Amino acid sequence: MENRERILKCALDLFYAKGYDAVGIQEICQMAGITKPTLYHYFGSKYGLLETVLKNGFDELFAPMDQVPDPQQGEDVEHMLYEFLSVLTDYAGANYKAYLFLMSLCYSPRENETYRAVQPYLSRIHARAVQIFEAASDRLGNMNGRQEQFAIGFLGLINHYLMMLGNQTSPDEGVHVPEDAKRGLLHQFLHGIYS
Amino acid sequence: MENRERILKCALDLFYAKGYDAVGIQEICQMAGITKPTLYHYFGSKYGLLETVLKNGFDELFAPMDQVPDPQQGEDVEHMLYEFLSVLTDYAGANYKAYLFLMSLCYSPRENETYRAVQPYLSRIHARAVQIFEAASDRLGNMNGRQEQFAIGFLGLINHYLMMLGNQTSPDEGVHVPEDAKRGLLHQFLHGIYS
DNA sequence: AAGACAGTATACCGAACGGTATACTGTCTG
DNA sequence: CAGACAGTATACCGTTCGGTATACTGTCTT
Repeated sequence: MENRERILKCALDLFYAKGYDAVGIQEICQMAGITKPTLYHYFGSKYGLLETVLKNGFDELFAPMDQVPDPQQGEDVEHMLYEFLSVLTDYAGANYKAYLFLMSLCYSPRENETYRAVQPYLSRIHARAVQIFEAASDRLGNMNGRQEQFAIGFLGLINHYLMMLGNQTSPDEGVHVPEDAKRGLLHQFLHGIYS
Repeated sequence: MENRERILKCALDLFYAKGYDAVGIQEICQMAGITKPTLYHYFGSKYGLLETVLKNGFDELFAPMDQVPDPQQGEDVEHMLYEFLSVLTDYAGANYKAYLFLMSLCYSPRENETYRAVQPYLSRIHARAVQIFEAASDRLGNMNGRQEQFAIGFLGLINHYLMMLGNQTSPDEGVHVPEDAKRGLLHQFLHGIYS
């Protein structure tokens, strides 16, 4: 593996394991087996490295996410939500560390520079969820702002589940979310806890 | 306000706003208008300060939380869940920064020392939620491990909602969660999104 | 062969980090 | 009044931080 890619991989591993602020440039260089000028040659700054790590981890999520068709033309709402959930979980399974690193920053302090870097990705996922619920308002009743709460509940359930998976298995190899788990999550979200 | 209390307040404000790792001791001292030896006199280390901030913020939560009676003796499950939700939201409203600081660390890296400090509080809240669902298993059907997922979904919904509140209002004054908002959250959790 | 240029290392920068040795206050107790 | 002791400040410690000036490689183009 070339230096640039190795730096990115080590940076993600360390950011995921210890958090952005707690990781020093030196530490990343040591793990990657290179020296600081090499890192700065490629990424310019620690913040630039963070941006590239995120870009590297997430750009491929948005294409399939935006392809999930809006449930506007009388299509099945539940099917659309399943598609959306499936895109997220499949992607998170394949890029587990990047996804959990992003999610861990969901509630993190707004004034932290980490949040600034992560905010575009978070809001894009969130906005897509809101959009889907909005488009389904004819079948779910007038939303009146509830689409926000639905989006939050939906993403919250998914992200909580994904985090739980990490407690059981090592995140180094990819994580797989089986189909019946996806259906179970969707069912809980749609119909609550009374079976 | 005495120095000790002022240090604790400033530390919480800064940890909440920027994150533990991103805040320097110097910065806390400056905001509190004291010098480092004073801080170290009271708290011994930066980590000790963090522990005290958390202890200061959370010890009063557990007493009312544990008083919520288990829904074992045929009592109303929904009522018990409402009590639990109410204890959490009332407390979080009164200690908003501390609660959001804790929640922001829910998904944070396990190897980070911040997580070590926060973990006891997190798992105690989580365990209480699991306990409640377990005790209600005669009315919700055999749990078979679903109590874990219910607890996560329940706390996730509450915490997401609380975080949203912070985006709208300044967290400096306390936050109030009105009763109908509590009932709305519980309803969504119990019955899903089909009104 | 000559130059350009991306990539890499040695060695270094000032600043900030967490933490402390020492000494000076005040107040309270004997 | 004498001593103890919590509380506070000045000044400092070694280490690490993010970042860089400089020079040396290799490879590729002309």
